[in-house]
Amino acid sequence: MLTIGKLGAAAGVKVPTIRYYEQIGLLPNAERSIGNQRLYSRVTQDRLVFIRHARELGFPLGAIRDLLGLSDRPDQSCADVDAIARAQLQAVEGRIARLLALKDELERMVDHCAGGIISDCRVIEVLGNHGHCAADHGREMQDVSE
Amino acid sequence: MLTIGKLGAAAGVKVPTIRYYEQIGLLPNAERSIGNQRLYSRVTQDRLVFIRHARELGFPLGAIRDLLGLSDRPDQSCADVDAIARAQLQAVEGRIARLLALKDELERMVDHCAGGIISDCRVIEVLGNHGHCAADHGREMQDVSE
DNA sequence: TTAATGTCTCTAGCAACTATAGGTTCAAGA
DNA sequence: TCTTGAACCTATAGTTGCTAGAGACATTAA
Repeated sequence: MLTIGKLGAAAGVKVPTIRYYEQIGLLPNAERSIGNQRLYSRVTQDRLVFIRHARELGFPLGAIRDLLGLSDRPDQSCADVDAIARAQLQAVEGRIARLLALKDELERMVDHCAGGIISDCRVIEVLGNHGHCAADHGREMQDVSE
Repeated sequence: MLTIGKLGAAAGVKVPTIRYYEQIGLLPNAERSIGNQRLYSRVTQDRLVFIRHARELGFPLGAIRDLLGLSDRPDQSCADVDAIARAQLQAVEGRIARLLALKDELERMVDHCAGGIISDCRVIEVLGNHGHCAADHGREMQDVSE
């Protein structure tokens, strides 16, 4: 059995994060030592590595919760698993597309800066006037998170 | 003078967001009508459009605050403005690179799913075992936000 | 005049943690 | 055995950039 610190080191997850995962039910309530410290088995370590890895791939915790639930039913079809992964792939592709548009706009802004004074600054001007933009990145304030 | 609703419609920003910007000092405290409703001038409208536009380009509010401060000193060098814009460009480029790596990993996962049952599921297996991954996306839990 | 819409303040909630405070337990060295 | 220092405990609040809700007041159109 591992203490929370050892588990964190082994799984590559910070200690407060482990407690947070327990709090929101992503990890089961840990067993406790006589002195009330959390103790973890190898099973929980595997689960935590799974979570970390999914987080690294950008899956939100809700999706990870679903994936963990599905992985506990090994005899079922993996269609649901597949759907979650595909949704995540789509989300990532969408964010990439949007960020590429932002990058273009930012590059154009920065490239046009002549290094003068602010009243002539292209960056400030572009920010104040959407008409200068090539793409209409800004119809909605869309989320590009993650 | 515009009411908050008209200003929001004109600038493309939701009403609670405007009040939020005032609360955190990004917009000045608005003038009030006799009935205590906020009233806005064209100057504030321009400022709000500037903010919205910068947000669309992914600038964090702190950077926008700095940009607004700089734009109020039109005789100074635009080096600081340039630096903020370049930092934002770099941040966006970093996020794109990272998301492209995630996309590759997700594609590989999804492509290997044979559509069977969960115990054979490639997606679940990859998530549980980092050794399957091509890139080491996961040394640190780096932020990919925005 | 009345009804509908718009506005006001205040508080709480979202994701996914991170940080802090103040206290307890454990492991190792003297 | 004692002591020191690290690791652990709980609970709360903070982060970013908003969004949603409650309950009350203001304005406008019919």
